[in-house]
This record gives sequence, structure tokens and C-alpha cells, in this order.
Amino acid sequence: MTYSEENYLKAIYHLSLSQKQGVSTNAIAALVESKASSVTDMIKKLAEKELVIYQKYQGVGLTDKGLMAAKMIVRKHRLWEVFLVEKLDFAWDEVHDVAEELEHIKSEKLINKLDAFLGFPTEDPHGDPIPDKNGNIVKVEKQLLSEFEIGQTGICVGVKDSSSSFLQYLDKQQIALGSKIKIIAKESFDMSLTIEVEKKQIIISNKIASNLFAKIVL
Amino acid sequence: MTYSEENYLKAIYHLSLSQKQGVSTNAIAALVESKASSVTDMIKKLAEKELVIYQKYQGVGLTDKGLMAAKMIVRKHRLWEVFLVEKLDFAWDEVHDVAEELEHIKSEKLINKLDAFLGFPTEDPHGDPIPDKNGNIVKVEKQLLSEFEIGQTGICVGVKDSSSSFLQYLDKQQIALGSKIKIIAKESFDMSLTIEVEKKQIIISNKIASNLFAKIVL
DNA sequence: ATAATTTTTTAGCTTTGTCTAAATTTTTAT
DNA sequence: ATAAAAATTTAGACAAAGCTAAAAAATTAT
Repeated sequence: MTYSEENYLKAIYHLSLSQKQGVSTNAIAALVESKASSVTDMIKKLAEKELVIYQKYQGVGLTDKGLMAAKMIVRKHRLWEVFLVEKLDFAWDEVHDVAEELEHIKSEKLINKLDAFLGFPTEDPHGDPIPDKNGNIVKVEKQLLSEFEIGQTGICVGVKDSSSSFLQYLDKQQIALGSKIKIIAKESFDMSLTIEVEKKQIIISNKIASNLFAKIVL
Repeated sequence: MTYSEENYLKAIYHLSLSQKQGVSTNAIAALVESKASSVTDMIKKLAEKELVIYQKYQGVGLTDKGLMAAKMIVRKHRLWEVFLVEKLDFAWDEVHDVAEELEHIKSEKLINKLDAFLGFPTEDPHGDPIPDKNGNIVKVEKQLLSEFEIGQTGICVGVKDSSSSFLQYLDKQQIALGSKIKIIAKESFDMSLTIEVEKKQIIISNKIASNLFAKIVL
């Protein structure tokens, strides 16, 4: 599979997670930063290779083969991210672009040895699950912080947005994966939250709270 | 720089180490496994980018800029090889192809952090020198085992041929980097050597001895 | 020194992945 | 239900990197 085919497959995978229907041409084009016409061409090629099912004007979906291939790319991406953060001391907002390149290295042996070297992690530095060598994914029950009730406490387990600016904001507020967060108050006007983290109270906007995953604790 | 440009540059670098003159089109074609006509095309592109100096029919040489770029690719290749062997437990005959892919990952930060993680190694698993971030190379005085005199003892410090079959032969004979080798006898008919390694005496052909580098010890 | 051979370059074609512009289909809105 | 808008596909073109075959230059051998 080419570099480009892999990127399309990964894009279709990510899009199909949040949609039940076929994934649209335009949505793919936006993700891979190309044009709809280019997407149509590539989709046809992937369909010939039986990686996706495609019907003109109806969007695409992954076949079993395509799904597994996509998961393996995601697996590689996320394992490399763990490597960069845990072993090479990258910050969590610096790893994405490099992992984007590393995910295309073709060696099963490499990725399985890397997996072992890292201790078979199940999540990447942003809290996203890492498929194992068979494509199995451990699902963690988690919810957006914006959905928490006043008085509830959660442990931060992931971010929805992995942009540098968001991650750096979290660093500044000393919010990291594993941080304990208690909801103190919710402002009904703008849905901003007063939360307690690391013994300090801070106010975060609804936009922030809508991009932070946490799991409920007592 | 593209993947392909990097491969050509690396090939020219390797060839220019063993030749004083300009590197020939055919030699490059053999190394990058393409055709002479393709090489001519690529050379023109590299010349436009001022990475090589090219005169029709006269071969090519690297500019300072091209030399540094080539060294950085070699640096990446060899650091990744160290990583694969030291951290991921690859055998020394398994690393070349994977490193061939990894060397094209574009991130200075990555390679410098990897360098630090590995403890700033100066040699790869085959005994070849690793350029530092400024392109400096530590030269080790070494000579081919075939040039040793009877009675001399050497420490194995490198291989000239890194093919899997040669490296696996060495494994089988328990010859590794660091092995102490004493020349017991030399057969004048075929220049084969009787050597002592790990307290055992074995006979190696001239071809083997001509692909093993060692440095003299008392 | 010239002919034969080898090496290198040029010319023209192919494939991959992209694009723009035009045509077509689907969806949305009245 | 039909017109307008949006989404998608097709057609045709382009750049990168490769190839084959033919032409040109350099080397070698007589």
C-alpha cells in the first residue's frame, strides 16, 4: 500500500467512527487536505483493492480488510506517539506530525517489538486507544467533562481535540491525563465550569470542557 | 527533499568515499537500482538545487551542502540501526531495510533526541561511524583482517560487507564487534587464515578476511 | 588514428497522485 | 414538485520519477 492510500484509509476510518452512514467525499477531502475529485479517484483505487466499498454518490465504507489495515496504521501512529513521549521526552503537543510520518514505516516486526519495548500500552499520550496486533481495542468508559454534574469528580483520561494550542492550554492549567477534576459550579449562561484541579479552582469555558474526556470517580 | 532525492544523494556520498573522481552515472544506477537515464534526470535536479556539481559526461560530486545533507541521512540511518539493535533487540543482519525507511523521517528534533536516548553512539551495529549533528565523523584506525600479519592480534571493529549472509556467518562463528582475533597462520595458496576466536581455532577464507575490519592490539 | 565498444544523454512514453473546470446527481428549499 | 444549491463525478492536464530506444560522447583496442 502506498503512503497516500494509507492516509486515505486512515481518514475514512476516523470519519466512519463518528458516522453510521457512508463517509462523504468532501469529508475525506477535508481530512487529507485534497480536492473532492482526487478523493473520488483514490476511492476507486481502494475499492478495486477491496479495502473499501464504494457506490457512486453514496459515500464509502471500509471492508473488513480495509478496517484492519486502517487499525494497523492507527496502531503504528499511536505506538510511535507513546515512544516519542515516554522515551524521547517529546511534549504531547509535539508528537502528531512526526508520528504521521512514522506510521508509514512498513515492518510488522518493528511495530510488534516497539509495542513490547513500550510495555504494550493501551492508550496514546492523548488518551486514545491503541489497537493490539489483532486489531482489538480496549474501550474505556469515559465522557466529556461538559456532561459532568456539579459535585462529581473525574479523572482526566483523554482529549477530543489534540491541537497544539489546546494541549498547551491544558499544560498551562496543569491538567494532564490522570488529573483529578472536581466540578464545583456550572454557569448556565455560557456553560462554563468552575473546577478544582491540583487543589486550585479555575474556570474553564464550555469549549474546553467539551474537548476533555474524563471518567467518573467517587 | 524527496525520498528519492535523498536516496540518490546517499548513493553519491557512498560512492564518492571510495573514489576521488566524479561518481559515474552507471555506478549510481547500480546502487539505487534504476537505469542510467533515470540517474541523469535526477542528477540534473540535484544540480539545480546545488546539492551536486554536474558536468555532462564527467560524473558528479557533492557540494558542501550536498555533503552535509548526505551525512545527515547516513546519520539517521545509523542511529536508527543502533536503536533497532540496542533497544528493540533486532539482530545486526535485520536492521538495514527498516533503517532504509526510517532514515527518511524528517525531524531534526527526533533524530537529536534519539541520539541522546542512545547515548550519542559513534558507531552503528556494523562498526560504521555515525556523523554527529554537525556532520563530524570519528575515524577509527582499522584495517582489513586480510592485511594482518601472522602472530598479530586484533579486535574486530567493523564489517565491509553488511549482507545478511555474511553477518549470519559471523554469528555462527561467534565473531562479533569486539571479538579478539589472533592470526595463527596464513595459507599462501589461497590466502585463507587460521585464526583464534573465543579460544577456538577456525579457518576463514580470504573473502571473509577481506570483509572484516579489526584494529591491532598487543 | 580510427574503429569498436562502452557510457551517458536525449527524446518520448508511462504511472501515480494531484488539480481545475465542466457535467451530473443528490439534497434542500420554496 | 420543481428550482436552486450543494455534493460528487468525469474529463483532461500536470509534475515527479521512472522506463525504453535512439543518439551522442568518451573510452578502448587494434
